[in-house]
Amino acid sequence: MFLFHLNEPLICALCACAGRRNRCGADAVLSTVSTRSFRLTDVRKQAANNGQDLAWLRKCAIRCAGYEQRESDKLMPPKISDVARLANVHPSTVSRALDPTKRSRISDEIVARVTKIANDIGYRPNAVAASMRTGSTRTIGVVVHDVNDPIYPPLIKGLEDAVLDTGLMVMLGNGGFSADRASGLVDRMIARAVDGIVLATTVLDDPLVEKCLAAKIPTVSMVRYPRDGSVTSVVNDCVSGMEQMTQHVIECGHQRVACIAGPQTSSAGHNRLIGVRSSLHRSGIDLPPEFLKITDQPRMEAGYAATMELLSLATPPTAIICVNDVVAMGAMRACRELGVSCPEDVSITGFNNVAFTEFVAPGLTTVAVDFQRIGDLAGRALLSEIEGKCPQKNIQTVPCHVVSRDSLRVI
Amino acid sequence: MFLFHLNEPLICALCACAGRRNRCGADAVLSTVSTRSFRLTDVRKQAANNGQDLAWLRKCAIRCAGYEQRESDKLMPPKISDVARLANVHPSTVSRALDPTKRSRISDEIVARVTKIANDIGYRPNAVAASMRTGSTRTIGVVVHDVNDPIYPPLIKGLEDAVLDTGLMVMLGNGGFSADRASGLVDRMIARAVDGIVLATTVLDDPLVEKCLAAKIPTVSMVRYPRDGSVTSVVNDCVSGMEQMTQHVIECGHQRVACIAGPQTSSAGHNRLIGVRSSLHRSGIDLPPEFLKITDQPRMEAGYAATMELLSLATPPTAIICVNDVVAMGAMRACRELGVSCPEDVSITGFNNVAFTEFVAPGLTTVAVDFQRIGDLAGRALLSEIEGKCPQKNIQTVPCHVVSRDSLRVI
DNA sequence: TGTGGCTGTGCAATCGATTGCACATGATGC
DNA sequence: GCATCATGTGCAATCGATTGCACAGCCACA
Repeated sequence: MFLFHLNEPLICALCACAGRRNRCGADAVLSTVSTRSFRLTDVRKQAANNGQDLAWLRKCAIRCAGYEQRESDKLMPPKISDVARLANVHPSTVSRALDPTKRSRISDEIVARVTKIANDIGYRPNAVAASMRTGSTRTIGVVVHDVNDPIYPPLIKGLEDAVLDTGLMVMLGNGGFSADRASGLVDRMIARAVDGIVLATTVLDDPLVEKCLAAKIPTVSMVRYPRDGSVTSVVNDCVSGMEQMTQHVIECGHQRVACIAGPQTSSAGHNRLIGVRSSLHRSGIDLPPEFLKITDQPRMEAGYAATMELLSLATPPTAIICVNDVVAMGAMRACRELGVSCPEDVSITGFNNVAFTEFVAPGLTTVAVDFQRIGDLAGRALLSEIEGKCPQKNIQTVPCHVVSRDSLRVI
Repeated sequence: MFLFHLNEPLICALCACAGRRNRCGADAVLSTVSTRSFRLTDVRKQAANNGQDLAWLRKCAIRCAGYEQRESDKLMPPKISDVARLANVHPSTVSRALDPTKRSRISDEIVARVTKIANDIGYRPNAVAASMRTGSTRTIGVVVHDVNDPIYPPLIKGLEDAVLDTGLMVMLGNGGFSADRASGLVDRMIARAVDGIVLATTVLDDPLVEKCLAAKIPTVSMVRYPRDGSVTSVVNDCVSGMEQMTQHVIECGHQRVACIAGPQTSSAGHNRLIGVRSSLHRSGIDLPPEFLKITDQPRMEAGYAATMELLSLATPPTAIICVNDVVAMGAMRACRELGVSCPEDVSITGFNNVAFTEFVAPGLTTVAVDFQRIGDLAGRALLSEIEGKCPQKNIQTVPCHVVSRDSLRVI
């Protein structure tokens, strides 16, 4: 009777929920079903009027909503108090017995008993609850532009390997060259209380760095650093790498040297251009404006577009120094489309020596950077920040060197 | 006086800690300093005997241990009760006002006031605490072999893009071809109460799948599936892809066709070999044992080693069908070292069409797989599992097709 | 035989947000 | 003017592990 009166499906939903553990009651139902609103009190009252109780209501709900209590509802994972009860000790004793660093305070007999029972019933400490109390999630956040950029996988792997033994997990976010998206990712990481953050998207003046710092989260930057050095950074030596490369190009006899540079807002893009400029300048070679292409997002398309322009100049360059390998690939594609031969007609160089550059045709002359090692060092740096022994914010530089292949020829 | 008696540095550490918030007390000190053990009670007692209190002890500690209270200790991030106090409402009201799905139950005026104050003081809900209550961390775990394998980045990116709008974050783990490491990663993910897990390392009989299922965590497999179909899987059509490729090789006139296959414990490795076999069989071409190399870890070194063996046969194959592109790269390297020309002397094909295969020399003929899409579909599948509307465990197949380049030639 | 230190364990508070439920007040219908 | 119903807010329990502190019992040394 009153079932119809009170909107049948609603009651069903409510009762079904009531049968579950710690889930939606009136509030939740109200927010999902907006047609009608009521209180559990009211339902109870009416049920009582009819001489029925909630159990009856629930049975009815199961029937009419086709709801069956799910297995996951009845079988919750064992918790520390379960172990404690079975081992006939206090939960705190279980906690200590299972923590290797505190085990010594507990008698061997109890440690053995607790360990056995924990294993037997498959007890796994709930890390969320532990984080709640300890304030540490044993998780770090890593922000990159896009894992598809081949420099990131070795960085990520190096990082994970460095922190794995300490029990840390890696939360990954792809900022996708969008400051907003990256910022949102960092917000979520902070909300999730990560123990530290590694930024691989840092620009010279980076609001994200400030955000992490403001949240008092240990932060490390890799591959790029902020202008103010406010966080420890692990980078490769871009100036030196590009100087070596440019020097090499010059030694190969090139005089008309173009450069497809990266965004000048990032230390890497900035320093690489500095390297090119300083080497050219030292050799008295000019870098005319039409030979300098600055890209915002140093990706393949950018390399392609810039090269199309460079090669259509009245006197095109004989060598194009690209800010990275991916841009160089784009440059090669442009050459191919224009029927310009590399390296016969134009030499192209890259930077980073990402995977498979040795297999491209012609083999790409580039600058080898040990990203795995940078990731590893960044991981270690973050670990010491997390442990509170932050010696000093600094910039660690990993050297890099030219790898000669075929895309650069002697003229 | 008693300071010396009780071991000075110990007291210092203790007192310093006592000045901090919710951190190490006697227990913690005891576990780190094993030389001597004592109780705070005792210290208090002695301090009282000396007519001193803890505050004095602490001052002394700061002096002698050089400990200064850290900023992070005094300035904790604002919490919901801070907002509530400032807005002069109950924390529960703040919680509801800030939750868009429940905002409707709160008066506009309070929503506005609470929102403003929350913004002003930079309140960010503590996701860990929320997880504690709701049981959901809004985080999913992803397990791959190694991000450096170029098939994984697009999978990961596709996945992240698919779930990003729902507020989920991605926790990444590199199993590194080690069952133990992968298992440990999954354990940690489960302990951290991820809302779901995506496995990209699935083998036909996979204990990891069972582990996830046993933990009652929504699980999806991508690129590979378990034999029993116990989890929804999103894969590319390996049988068909390899059939197409093999057919193509045959149509190019090859009769002596070798195959470097992947591990037969994975559905991908297994099905690709099936594809090769079925196509060869249909054309009446034999696959003699010496032409079939099965690798455990289908990586570059494996492709290299297998090819060295194949090419040193008395009558070597004219075409080598590789289980994937990376193996094919290894095969090409072997050719180069042996002075065997590809494709003049031997044709090589890959699978996956990973980034940059078009740039290698010779351009790799391979099978294009849309990994980004697979990642996307896996993400969507996981979302519906998480939302509880799991229609049916199934295998979603994404088609793939041959991409002809230069590494396969007509003979 | 006390005094003091050490060992092993229990008690209970705590982390911070969420939410089931109650309830006061205002609105509406008969 | 009396039932109902709707609205908006507060109260307090809860999630599960950790840990500061207390304390009982034991041992050793004086």
